[in-house]
Amino acid sequence: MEERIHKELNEKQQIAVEYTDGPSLVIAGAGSGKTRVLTYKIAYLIHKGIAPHRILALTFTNKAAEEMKIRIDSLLGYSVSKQLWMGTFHSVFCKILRREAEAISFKSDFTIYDTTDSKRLIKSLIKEMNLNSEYYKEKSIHARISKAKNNLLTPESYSQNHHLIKEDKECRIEHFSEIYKKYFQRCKMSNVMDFDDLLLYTNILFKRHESILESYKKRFDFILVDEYQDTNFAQYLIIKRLSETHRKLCVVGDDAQSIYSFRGAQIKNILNFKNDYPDYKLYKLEQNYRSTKNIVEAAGSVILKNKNQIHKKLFSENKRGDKICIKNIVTSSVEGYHVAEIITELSKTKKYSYSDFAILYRTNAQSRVMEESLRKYNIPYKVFGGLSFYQRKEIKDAIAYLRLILNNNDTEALRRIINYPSRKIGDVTLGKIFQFSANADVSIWELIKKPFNYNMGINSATELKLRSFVELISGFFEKVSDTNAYELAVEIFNKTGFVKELLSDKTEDGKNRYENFQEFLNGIKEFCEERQKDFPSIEVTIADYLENIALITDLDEKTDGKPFVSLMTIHTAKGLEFTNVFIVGAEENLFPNAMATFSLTDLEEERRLFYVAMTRAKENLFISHCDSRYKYGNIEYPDASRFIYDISPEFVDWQKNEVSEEFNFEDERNNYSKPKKSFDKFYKKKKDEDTLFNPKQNFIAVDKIKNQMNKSVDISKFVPGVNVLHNKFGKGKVLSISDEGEDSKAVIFFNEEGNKTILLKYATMEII
DNA sequence: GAGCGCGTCTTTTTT
DNA sequence: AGACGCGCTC
Repeated sequence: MEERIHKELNEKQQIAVEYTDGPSLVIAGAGSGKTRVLTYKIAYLIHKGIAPHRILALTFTNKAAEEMKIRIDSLLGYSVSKQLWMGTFHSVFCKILRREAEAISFKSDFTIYDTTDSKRLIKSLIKEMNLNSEYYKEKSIHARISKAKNNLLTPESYSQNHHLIKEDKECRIEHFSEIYKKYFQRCKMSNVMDFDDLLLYTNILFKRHESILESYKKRFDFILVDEYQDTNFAQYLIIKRLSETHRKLCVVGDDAQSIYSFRGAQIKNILNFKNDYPDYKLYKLEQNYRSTKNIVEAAGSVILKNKNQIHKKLFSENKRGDKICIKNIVTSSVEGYHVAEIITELSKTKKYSYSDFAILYRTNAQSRVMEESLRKYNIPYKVFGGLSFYQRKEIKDAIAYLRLILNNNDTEALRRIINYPSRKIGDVTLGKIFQFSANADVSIWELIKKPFNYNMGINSATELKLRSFVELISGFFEKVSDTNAYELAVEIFNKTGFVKELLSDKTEDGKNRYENFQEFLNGIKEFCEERQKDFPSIEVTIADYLENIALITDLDEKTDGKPFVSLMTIHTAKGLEFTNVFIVGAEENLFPNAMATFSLTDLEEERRLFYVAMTRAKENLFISHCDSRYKYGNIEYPDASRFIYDISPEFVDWQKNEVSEEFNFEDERNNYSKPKKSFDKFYKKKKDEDTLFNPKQNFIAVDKIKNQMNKSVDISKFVPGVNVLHNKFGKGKVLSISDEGEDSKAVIFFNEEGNKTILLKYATMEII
């Protein structure tokens, strides 16, 4: 093994791999062999005599975990790799929570709410509590709950935090704390956890049960963490606790690739590593093996514009390579054709396979245009992420059956399918039951099991329907723990009328749904067969299956051998590499996203995202931006992204748009190469009230609400004569106002742009 | 209680 | 543009 390490790793990588005596931080630049170091380190640890099942390796995404598994397989063989405790934070701690469920008064067969389920529950709580839905939006409430959990604030500690309570009042969501409390109780009552609970309860478990923490501290001899810059407070604390005795910990990350702060990731975890582990060893991997010199240096010139970063110099010893091609295109639909043309061209002339290409975009919505043109050019492609397979209605419904059978208190699952297919149990009846359950603190399942025991105002015919539904579901209870998941699933979907219902829809969409369902069944079958191989003597149950899929976001690549072009968001592309990469839609307000242009912090994250996008490319990088793009039904004329002007010009080949020859690109470039005048002012507005554990970090939800409130206040203040500062057009003076309320428009004279008519409700401007 | 049609609202990224 | 929700009608 040592020989292999010396042969296959560079010097810096070797040193990082071979230090196993204490805590270490590996700052690994893009393409510098981060996964390689991690996998070899695991191999090395095992070689040094540590048992594989005593190594804990945590990743951020399923894909990363999968990738590591494959590499370790090839290094050490499956018999070794399968013993490792390796997976995403969520999956590993889910496993632990199931074992220890009792200690936090859960049952080990708890089911997991995805975001949709959570929001549904929140929505019904808002309704139940009779709160004004104008201020209480399930989306922002959910975001706020999530953030509280990620910062380890239980409803109790939240309600005692005066600052947060005050903040809620200011945002007119003074009942937030109550919603949170109820949400928390309901989840517990339903024996369900949401994504954030998996981390929160792990912390609660470790905090309240010394002996359990002790046992897990002893269980793991070495802990490795991938993408450390993406960890949130909850994750950080878990790692800290588990490693506090032996301190055998190796975290790997790159602050330049931190792109998940929106969900609570804190770069400061990586920056503060030295505080927690003063005797740590720091290793920097700065040689990029992935990309050409040109790409590495160009990306470096972009990230240099960020103020907040750990300094490092990424370099490449690969060939210089071609310049980055930046193209200006007329419309967003033409953009797709350009990409398709280049792919066709290059795969012919340079013999690239389709799998050598990736199209990366900022938002999932952009995939549609790309797909259209790829189809027209007969280019095989695959869209990653987006509406995941498991989020489709038919699949969620199917899963809901399984969930309900496993955990009959899973209220959101019940809500989904109690009347699908139709059992003549409608909203009226359900409303009564849910109301009663909330008031009397009796579980839904209990209520529908014995409706006649409770005075809910439900007539006897309906009671019968409820009870027959309960009987239908209960019929599977006894089989569920010892019947093969696939066999039982087939039985369930037949007996409940689910299959029949799907088949009765003869429309194209309906057929599609049925096919998806069949694919879902195949998935279960495959899962059973796979699992059976590992544990031949144990029956694979529905519980096993659900546990597996609850935390999986997209369907595993169906590699039927045929190469395809990959389409995905940049977030999804993190950690991947492609020979040829297209970054499409490099436009202001799209990339950087409109939501992120108000603060320096957000903007720098967008820039890091751009950096991540660029560094996915091995040989060729194409960036395009359009003069016009449809956005929510309206045509817009975006400026080119400021990020393309962050790239040092010597690395770029600017291509004119051949469709509009007269377009003077240089002029455009001069216009936008400097930040907007009003820009500085805007990011200074960045909120820095302190919240929770992290004073610098704020609640997205609150910001949003505050923004909205500022806006609505402002509208009335726009009267002729006032001076304004517009996000885009700079300084100006209001000349006149027409229409009222929502439609209120202002004619404004801008110093730079002349007269403009602006719909106030959309205007991003303030009075000065 | 279900189906249809209109209106609204969204518009970031994901475990 | 498109999904989704709400409310109206049968």
